Amino acid sequence: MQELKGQRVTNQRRLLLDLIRRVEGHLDADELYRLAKARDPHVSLSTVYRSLRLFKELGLVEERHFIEEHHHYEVKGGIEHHHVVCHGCGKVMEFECPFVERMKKDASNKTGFHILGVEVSMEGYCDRCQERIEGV
Amino acid sequence: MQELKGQRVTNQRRLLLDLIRRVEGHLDADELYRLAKARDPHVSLSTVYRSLRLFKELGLVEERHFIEEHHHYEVKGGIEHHHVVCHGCGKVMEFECPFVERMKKDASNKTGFHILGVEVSMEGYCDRCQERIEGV
DNA sequence: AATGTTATTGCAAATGATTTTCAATTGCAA
DNA sequence: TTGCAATTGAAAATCATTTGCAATAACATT
Ligand SMILES: [Mn+2]
Ligand SMILES: [Mn+2]
Ligand SMILES: [Zn+2]
Ligand SMILES: [Zn+2]
Repeated sequence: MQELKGQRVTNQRRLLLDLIRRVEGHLDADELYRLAKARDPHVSLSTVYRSLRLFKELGLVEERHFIEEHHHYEVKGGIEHHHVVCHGCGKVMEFECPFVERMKKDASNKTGFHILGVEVSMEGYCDRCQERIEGV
Repeated sequence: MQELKGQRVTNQRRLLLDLIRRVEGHLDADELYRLAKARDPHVSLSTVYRSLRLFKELGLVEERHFIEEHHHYEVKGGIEHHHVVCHGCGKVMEFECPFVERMKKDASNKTGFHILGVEVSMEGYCDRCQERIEGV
């Protein structure tokens, strides 16, 4: 965990980053808190939030805003991808989007912005919920 | 305001919807509350929230989730568009995105989802902030 | 126009997510 | 070791939004 440069490498940070890296999916603060507490019963929710913010600032994790109010987190560094969320069951699926570069250029031309990040979020119904509702 | 069908057409609803329609931009609940109170001092913040939810359910307004925690609202019905937000000054610009249809199909094929909505959000620096920071 | 039924309102209190405060603890450089 | 700043846990604070409830207003029906 040499990525923590300047900051101290503490037990709770090591544990939390480790969990985020091992657990695949999109954890929220509370899920991470519960997982961490299972291994070290005295981690606190404040520390979870503080660590998530730190990891985000250091570029180690990405914060996702799905439909729910609270945030979800996942490791950063893999292939850039985007998300679809199911309105029926909440399922989240990832996909790669071959249009982002073109979109970026296009939007940059149109707005004059220097664009750093693009996020594509879609919503709809997953295969299972489609047939359950029979044709939405 | 015949769009309110079944529900009652009240003074505060008329006023609020009117304001959202007149004021261009992306209002948040508090801004709308202040504007409304200027015209009718006894509208309440609860009613603003309740009305926003109603308008959203009726498809009269769209809720936007920019960088800040709280939501912003704008009239629905014009041309579908997307947003860039400036990290320097918070400025929001709109643009039309010619790729959404293709993206939708592509993501639908890849995930099996029946996709209803696509939202593209970008972040970066506006022209003004670019030169202020001289090359980010 | 007067009435009765209900949806809607304002206010205050409740909620949920996240942040902050502060005293005690811990990592780590010297 | 020692010293000290960074970090922690616990509780309180904050921020956005929602809810409970009694009073009020909309509007269909006399
Ligand atoms: Mn993901
Ligand atoms: Mn807009
Ligand atoms: Zn589903
Ligand atoms: Zn700017």
